[in-house]
Amino acid sequence: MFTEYLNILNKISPLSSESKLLLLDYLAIKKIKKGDYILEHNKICKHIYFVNEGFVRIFYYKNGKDITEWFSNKNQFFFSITSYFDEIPSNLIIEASEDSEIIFLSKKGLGKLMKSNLEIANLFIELLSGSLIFSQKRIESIQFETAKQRYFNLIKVQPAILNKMSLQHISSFLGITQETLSRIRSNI
Amino acid sequence: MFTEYLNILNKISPLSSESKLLLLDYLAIKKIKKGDYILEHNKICKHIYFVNEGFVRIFYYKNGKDITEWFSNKNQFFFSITSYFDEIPSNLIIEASEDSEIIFLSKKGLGKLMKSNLEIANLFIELLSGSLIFSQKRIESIQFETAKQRYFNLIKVQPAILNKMSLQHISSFLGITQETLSRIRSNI
DNA sequence: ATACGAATTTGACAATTGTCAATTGCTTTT
DNA sequence: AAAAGCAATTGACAATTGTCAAATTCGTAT
Repeated sequence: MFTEYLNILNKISPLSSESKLLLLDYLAIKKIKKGDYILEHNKICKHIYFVNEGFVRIFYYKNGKDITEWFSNKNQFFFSITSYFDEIPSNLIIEASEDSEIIFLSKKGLGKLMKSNLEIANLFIELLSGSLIFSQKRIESIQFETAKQRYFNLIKVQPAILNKMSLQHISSFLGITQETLSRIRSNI
Repeated sequence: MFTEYLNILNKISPLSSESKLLLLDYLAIKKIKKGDYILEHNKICKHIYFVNEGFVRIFYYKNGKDITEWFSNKNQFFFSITSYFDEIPSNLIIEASEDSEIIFLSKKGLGKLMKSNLEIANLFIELLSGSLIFSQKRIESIQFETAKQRYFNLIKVQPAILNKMSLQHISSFLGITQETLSRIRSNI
């Protein structure tokens, strides 16, 4: 059930069968229906999530408006960074944009294992450095690129997103209004 | 010479004397004169830096303009995330804004030690998660707050910065022109 | 103290993007 | 097929911020 997942972890940082066995205790898999939440508003994020199947949208409310922060495809990890580490209520909401299957890796378990198991500590280091690079590239993209450039980059890198997300979600993700995005589109 | 630094590391994640001894081999301390660079443009970032004394500015050039990305005070860590992990030329430049004393922790050494030493692996996890939280808060600050709010927050949290950084550096850090910042200031 | 240069402020105008409202287009339901 | 409802587009106008130029202030060296 978790073999494929453990193989993916193993590729990120090598794990012995013993380490894999230890991790198994702290894994869970859940089917989430389209529109249902994986992480609700103001709940504390106690897992690192993984999209085994489906598509997930991460968003927040700003002045009552739904702003898309990010989305995750099959085989991607995601979690609410500030809620997870600081153990504070999450201002991010995570929902399944389509029927999905999500693997939950518990913070408690991971925290315990990494104190005693070198392989798992190094796995966590790889996961964290991956997130950190990702986070940094996000900042650079916001700072270096205009909304127009980011839109063209999005349709180049993840064209599938265009069919899965509405104009409103794409524009809020890009940090512009839907009218402006509509005008960018018509000016091609 | 490095005892204070090692104590700070120890507070972040506990280290035995043996682990401290191992780390010592990979530490260096350098005095950097005001205006000199700690990391030059297009060089690969091979260290995690620490401000033992002084004040450091991190910036990049965009369309020929000097944009301040961040600054680090005494007892803060800093490095170029994408250059460090991906081992690519850094688009960030790091300079000493005043005469400074910087501690260099080598990537090579840290990478080697964390593969065999659980305490050092856990120290690195703490450093990374700290950076990740920081990076994430930066994104949230850019997304949730206006330039005006970020300015007021800056003078509240780090009032010393105002004396150390010019209007140009502060405004580029906030993502606005210096004229706009000047007008924000005069409207108080 | 004075003069010089750099940093900051101010003004006038232009460009970009947002807001609000109306319209069009598409999909679903009866 | 018609109607209803939602998403996307378009238009007119307002607000914000940027650009360029000039004026002023500030700090430093002579």
